[in-house]
Amino acid sequence: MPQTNLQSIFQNFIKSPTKIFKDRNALSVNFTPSTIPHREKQIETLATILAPSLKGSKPSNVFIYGTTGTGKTVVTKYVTQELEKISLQSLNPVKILYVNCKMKKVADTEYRLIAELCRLLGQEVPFTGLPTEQLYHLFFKLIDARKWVVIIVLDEIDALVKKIGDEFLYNFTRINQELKNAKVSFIGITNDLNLIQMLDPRVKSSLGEEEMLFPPYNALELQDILKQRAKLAFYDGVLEEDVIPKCAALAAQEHGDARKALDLLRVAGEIAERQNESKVTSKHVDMARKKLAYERIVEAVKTLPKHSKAVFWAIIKTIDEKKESVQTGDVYKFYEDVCKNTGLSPLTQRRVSDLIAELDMLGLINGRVISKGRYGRTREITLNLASDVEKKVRELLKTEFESD
DNA sequence: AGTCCACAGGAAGGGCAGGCGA
DNA sequence: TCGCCTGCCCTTCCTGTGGACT
Repeated sequence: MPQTNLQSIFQNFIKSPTKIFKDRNALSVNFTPSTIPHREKQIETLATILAPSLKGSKPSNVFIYGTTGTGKTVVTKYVTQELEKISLQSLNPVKILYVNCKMKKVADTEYRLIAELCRLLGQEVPFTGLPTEQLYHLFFKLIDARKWVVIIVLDEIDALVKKIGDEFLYNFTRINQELKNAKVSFIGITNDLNLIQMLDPRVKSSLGEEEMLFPPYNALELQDILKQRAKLAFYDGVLEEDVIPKCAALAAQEHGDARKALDLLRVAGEIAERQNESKVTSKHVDMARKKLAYERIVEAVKTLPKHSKAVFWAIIKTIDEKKESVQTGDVYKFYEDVCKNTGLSPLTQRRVSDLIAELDMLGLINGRVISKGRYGRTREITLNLASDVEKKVRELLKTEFESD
């Protein structure tokens, strides 16, 4: 009986004496804590670099490096927010413009980036239609409308540079020559340590006036971070002793990623809550780890464009047939069949080759370019899915491509 | 030593949708 | 309405290439 089921679910929830979360928000990515453990040095350095803005002069541009989850964003947000606050009391206003360049449809092209910056300055701009040059003029005008220091934070700038090249950065470097009143500085944040080698030397020297490196956290440091957040997020005594060390250890294995550690802790808590248990145990952490991996992949597959799904399905079926690794040509043949059966008009092999490379980037498959001598050079493709995930993915794709 | 396979992957450009001002 | 601009997806054409085979 579904009705009684529902009732019992709700009643159990109300009756349940267990309370796990005090403030779930404290474990979220967007939460900016009041103190940031093990980043005191970086905070101080960044603050020292940016401080001249409070006297109305232009601070040096900064490049911040570090792998994901090493606190780059959180430190930058923290320091710039404080700076902006303090500047309200001084005679020299400071404006912070924060943009995440990886955000799809917001700042993943030059046009969209400038448009987003204009929007942050309070001017709505059409999504498309204007010439980019005109947009630059508008942007310059908005910035120059006041006598102030504007600090533009470009987070995940590597994503944008890889996509559209570094020419826009060159345009940015010359911005101060166009301005009469305002002064502009840049903070570039990147996950890619090699980014600077990819840049035009002119851009390199002017944007990289200061460089900061954020090293990965070790397990002990991650524990401190988790403890601090757990205090805010959970009720006292809810976490079993080994939960935080376990989350920290797992995340430390993955390049000291604090974001991952926080995710693990949050999901472990949610699982315990759902199971109506009064304590979060290491068992829940294990479940959380599986759940996160599972969700990431299944979500990635679900949101794949139609043709990418067809290619992925073709890869799976071709591997089934061959019982080994397969190459691009085999997959393409099968892909054409899939298209024929579903009424899709097939893309060219060139395009499919790119789609396969994208699936590789998403971690759904392993693609390795190998040479088979006489028999050509190709990409050797194998699947890269845990068994439970693979089962679910097969189900999803089967209903889509083998409806009969 | 030279050939040649089966692609990888770069470059350029076409076509489209969304949006602008005139 | 038109001409123009944009990003995006895709095709066409092309050059490059590691190593088994001759």
